[in-house]
Amino acid sequence: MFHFFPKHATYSKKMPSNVGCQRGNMKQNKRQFAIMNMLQVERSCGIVDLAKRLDVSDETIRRDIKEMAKFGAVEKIHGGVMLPNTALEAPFLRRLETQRTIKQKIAELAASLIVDGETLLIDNGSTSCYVAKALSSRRDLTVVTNSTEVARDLCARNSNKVFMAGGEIRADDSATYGPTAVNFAKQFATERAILSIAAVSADQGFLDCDLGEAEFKRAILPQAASVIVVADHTKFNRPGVVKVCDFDAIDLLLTDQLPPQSIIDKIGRDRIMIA
Amino acid sequence: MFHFFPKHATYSKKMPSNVGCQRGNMKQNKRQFAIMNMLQVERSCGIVDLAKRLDVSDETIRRDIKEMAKFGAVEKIHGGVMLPNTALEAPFLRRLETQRTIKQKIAELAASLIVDGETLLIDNGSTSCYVAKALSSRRDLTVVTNSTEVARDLCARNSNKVFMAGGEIRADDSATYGPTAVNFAKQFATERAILSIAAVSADQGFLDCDLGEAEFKRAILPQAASVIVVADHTKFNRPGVVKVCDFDAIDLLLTDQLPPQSIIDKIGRDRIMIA
DNA sequence: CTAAAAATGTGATTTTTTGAAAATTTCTGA
DNA sequence: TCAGAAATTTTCAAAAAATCACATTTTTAG
Repeated sequence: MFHFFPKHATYSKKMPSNVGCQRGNMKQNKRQFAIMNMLQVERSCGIVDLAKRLDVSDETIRRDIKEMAKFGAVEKIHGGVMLPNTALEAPFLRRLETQRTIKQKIAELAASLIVDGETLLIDNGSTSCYVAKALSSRRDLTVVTNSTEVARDLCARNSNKVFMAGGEIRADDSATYGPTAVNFAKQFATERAILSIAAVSADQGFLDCDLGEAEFKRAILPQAASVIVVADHTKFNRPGVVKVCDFDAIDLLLTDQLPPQSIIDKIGRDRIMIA
Repeated sequence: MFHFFPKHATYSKKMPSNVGCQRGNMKQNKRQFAIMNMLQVERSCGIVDLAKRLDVSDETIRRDIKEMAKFGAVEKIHGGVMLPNTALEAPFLRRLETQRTIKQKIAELAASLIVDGETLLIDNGSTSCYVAKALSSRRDLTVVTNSTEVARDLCARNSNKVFMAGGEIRADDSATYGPTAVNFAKQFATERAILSIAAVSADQGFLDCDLGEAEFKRAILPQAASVIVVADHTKFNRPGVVKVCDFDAIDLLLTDQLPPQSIIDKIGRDRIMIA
C-alpha cells in the first residue's frame, strides 16, 4: 500500500505538507515522505543510494516506489525514481522543509499565544505557514493573509473566516504582493500580526530580501494592535536587502535561540521568547 | 473510552482546544491529550515510541489510539498513528473525485483548444480545476482566477502569470467571491473564459446553485472575448437556483455526451463539442 | 470500606512487513 | 547481436507489530 497520499485522491502534483493516509504502515510512510523530500531536491534518486541513505534493503525501496508510482507521485526509471515532469514544484515548498523542526517549534509557541476567536494578519513565509498549521485546533479565527498556503490551511476548518489578498501571484511562493494586495490588507484592523522575517540586523532592524515582500509586511504592521515576528536563529545578523521596520515596531520576537547580545539590547530581553 | 473528547458529543470534526471529559480517568485523558500534542508537532508517531515516552505498555497505547480513531481524531497505521489528512483537506477536493474521469476528459479537450501565451479567465469549479491541471504543458499563460486551487496549479510553472482575486475565502472550495473578487476580475480583459456550471436548463440557460458563484461568473463573462463552458452530462436539465446567463452569452459548450435535443436547439450543434 | 467496573499489563497467536537469495528481465558495451 | 552486468521480480523465512484472551491493578460508586 502506498500511504504517503490518501488512497483514491488525484494529485495535482505535490507533496502535501499535511501527510496523511487511510491505513498502512508507519515506517513505510516516513520513508516515502523522505523519498519525496529527496526527490524535491535532487529530481531523481537511485534505488541503491536510497536504500543506503534510509538504511533499508533495496527491495523495500522498490516496494515503496512501486506504490508511489501507482499514484503518479513519482516515475520509475531503471535503477531509480524521478519526479514526473508535471511535478515541478514551487521552490517554496522545498524551503518549507529546511529547518522544519525548528520552525515548527517556533510555530507551536506562536500558536500557544493565540486564543479562539482572535483576529490575525499572517504574511507569507515558511515559518508563518507553520504557524497556520499549528493553529489547526483554534476556532473562529479571522485571518487576513496574502498566502494561498496559509489561506487554504485555515479556511476549511473550525468556522474560521479567511480573507485572502488579491493580486498577482508570485510563482515562488504562491502569495500575492504589490499594490492590490497592500490595499486589500489596509482595509483590516486585527488584534495581532504574525510576520516571518528574512533577516534581523542589530544595526538595521528587520530586513527582507525582496521589495514586494517588504512592502507588504510594512503595510500590515500598522493594521495590527500587536506584532509578533517569528524568526529562527539563522536569521540573526544575516544580510538582508530591504528594510522592513525598526525594532520598536514589533511587540514580540519568537525564535529558537537567544540572539546575539547586540540584538537583545535593541529589542529588550522581555520582548523575546525562546521556543 | 476515549476521553479527549467528551463522551457522547457529536464532533463536527476536530480537536477542540477546550478539552473536556464527562468521566473516565485522568491518566487516559492526559495520555490521549499528550498523543494529540505530539501528533500536532510530529504528524505521525510510532506505537512503541509513544509507549516508551508515556511509560505505559504498547497495548495501552493501542487501546487509546483505537478510541481516538473511532472519533476520527487520528488515523491508525501499521506501527503508529497519524493525523488524518482527509479532515484537513478542503471538502471540495473530495468533490473533485466525483466523475473524475469524465471531467478529466472534458478538461483535456478544453486544454487542447488553448495555445501557449493565451490569456484566460478561469473560475472555480471542479471541472475548471481539471482544466487548470490539464494546462500543465502550456507556457506563458496569463490566468485570472478566484480559485486558490487553480492559482496554485498554474503559478509555479512555465512562466505563467497568475492573478488571484482577493476577498473572503469560502471554506467550501477555497475560492473568493463577493464584490472584492468581482471588482478585481473586472479589471481584466482576456481572450477566453473557462466556466464550470452547475446546471444547464433548456428553459433557463445556465444556472448555478450559489448566488456568490453566479455573480462572479456573470461578472467575468463580459471580460473575455470568448467563453467556454465545461459541464458534464449530469448537469443537463438539472435543477439550479440562480441564473448565470443565457445560451447566447457563451461561445462553446464542452461536455462528454450530446445534451437533450431541447438544449441542442438552444445552443446550436456547432457550438457543442463532445470530449 | 468494599464490590463492581474499568483500565492496564502479559503472553500466546495471527498478520503484516521486511530482508535475503534465486530466477528473470533489462541494460550496456564490444 | 551477444555476453556479462545490473536491476527487477519472485519466493520464502525471519522479524515486527497487531490482535486476542486472561490475570492483575486501579478507579468508581454505593
